[in-house]
Amino acid sequence: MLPTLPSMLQVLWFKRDLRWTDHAPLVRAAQAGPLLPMWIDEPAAWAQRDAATQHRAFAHEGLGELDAWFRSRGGALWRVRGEATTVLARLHALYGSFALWSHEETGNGWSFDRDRAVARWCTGQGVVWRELPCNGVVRRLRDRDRWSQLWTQRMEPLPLPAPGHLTPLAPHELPEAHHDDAVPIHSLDADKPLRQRGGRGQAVALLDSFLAWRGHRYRTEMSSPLTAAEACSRLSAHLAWGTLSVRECVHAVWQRRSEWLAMPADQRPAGAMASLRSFESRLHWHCHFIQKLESEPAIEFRNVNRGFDGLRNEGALTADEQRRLDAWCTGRTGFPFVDACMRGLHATGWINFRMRAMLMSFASYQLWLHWREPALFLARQFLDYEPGIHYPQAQMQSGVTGINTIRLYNPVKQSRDQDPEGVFIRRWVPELRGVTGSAVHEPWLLGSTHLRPADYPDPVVDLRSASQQARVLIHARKADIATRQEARAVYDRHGSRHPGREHTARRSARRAGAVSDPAQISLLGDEEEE
DNA sequence: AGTGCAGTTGACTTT
DNA sequence: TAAAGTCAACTGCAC
Repeated sequence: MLPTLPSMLQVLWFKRDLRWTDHAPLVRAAQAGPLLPMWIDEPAAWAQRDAATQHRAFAHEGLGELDAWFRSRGGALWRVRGEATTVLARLHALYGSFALWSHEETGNGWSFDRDRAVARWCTGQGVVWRELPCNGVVRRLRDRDRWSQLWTQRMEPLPLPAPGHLTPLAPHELPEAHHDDAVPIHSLDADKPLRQRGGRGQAVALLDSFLAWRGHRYRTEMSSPLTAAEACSRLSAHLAWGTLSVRECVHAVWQRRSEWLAMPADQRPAGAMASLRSFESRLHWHCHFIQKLESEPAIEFRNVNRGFDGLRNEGALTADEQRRLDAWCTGRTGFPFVDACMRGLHATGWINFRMRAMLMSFASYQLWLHWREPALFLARQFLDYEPGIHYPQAQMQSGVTGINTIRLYNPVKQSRDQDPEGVFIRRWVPELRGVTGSAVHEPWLLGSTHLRPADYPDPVVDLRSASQQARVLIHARKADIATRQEARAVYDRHGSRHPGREHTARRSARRAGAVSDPAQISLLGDEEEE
């Protein structure tokens, strides 16, 4: 380890943490010496299958405000296009050795590899790279039992204020950025005009309005897409890009709670306290899920529970699977509520949690598709795509974790429950605007009468038989795994005690998802209520 | 007034 | 963050 000299250049690498408050690397780097704040626009990152134009556009709005903040302090954010180690090598050639600062990032497989390449480069050049925690996620976590405690410990300290003093390089002292602009960004998709805007200002305004009034009925209004768009915090994309930190949210919630507790109970808006509690628990889960991917990056690519391997086709899609996937992706499954949710998502980049679960469940069960392709499609549609939440959720909603109960949604029941009048359906599925009454939930019931819109597709699958078939198959596999697990447990109790062999048996049992200890079930389980 | 009965509700189990 | 089935208790009502 090299000592950090007071005069050494401090390179601050902004990743998905586009803010200047509660930013430990910024504070530490600013204390240590002259600062070069940097954003690397990496073409390879945007070429990944989970990346979308809307993500980059949202990030750039945040970067604009970040740049303005540095400019108000005499500096500027250095934005450069290129490959990370190439960019760092250029800085090294220009400035000599430097210190590198960033937050820890729980990203996708690509960013994980990129970070390892950067770490290797740093080691080779004698550059010290300090990565600091950015939320409740614990790197190299050994003992999951204590995680909840660690989360609280991370959240308790007050959010860090922006550094009072910093000496950023002046804009004219920054390296030319245009050299690497030769590397183009290829994108096939379009930005979404109706998506949320990025930037710290937006994030703070959303947090304020959510706690001031929008979120009072969060608890009861989060389930329906009609009410959720306003009653939910809408902070997820900002948390994903770090224009707001989880800790800032948690402290704002605690602050709000203490204000309400100081008030007579009958003066508090109905449901507001329950909503606040519910929201706080979600901030907890936010990190809880990201922790899963941090601890097991392979969750992005394969079943957490290998016992479910081969249940659905993992190879090239058959023609019929492709037809079902296309219908789902384009919002033309013939199930009005599914299609309305998908089309609304296309347009806005957001849909409430329950409807996300329904969309994923529909693809996985009724359409019997492996989760990987649908998950990648949704990753591009969700403005708030966060790998650490996305893949564990996709797997849970597909029933391949083995530790969660199967949640097989009935899209017609959801439609009747969450959109009884068909308002949301008619908003996003114009073909059905002329359909009156409850037929809007099941237009196929209109038969071939003139009341049935000709331009709306027939259902891609028969709901009853597809659901039934999925239910049988998933439970058969669960039972099969349980049987093999039981056999494994018997073997562990009564089988050979030959040293080494038992160890192997336990390891493979764990790989198959064997969970025989009830304490472990509650530890790993995610029966997240409320 | 008590009885029989169809329909409803809620707790619980199964898939 | 499920849905469907089972069963017993309950309800309203006719007689």
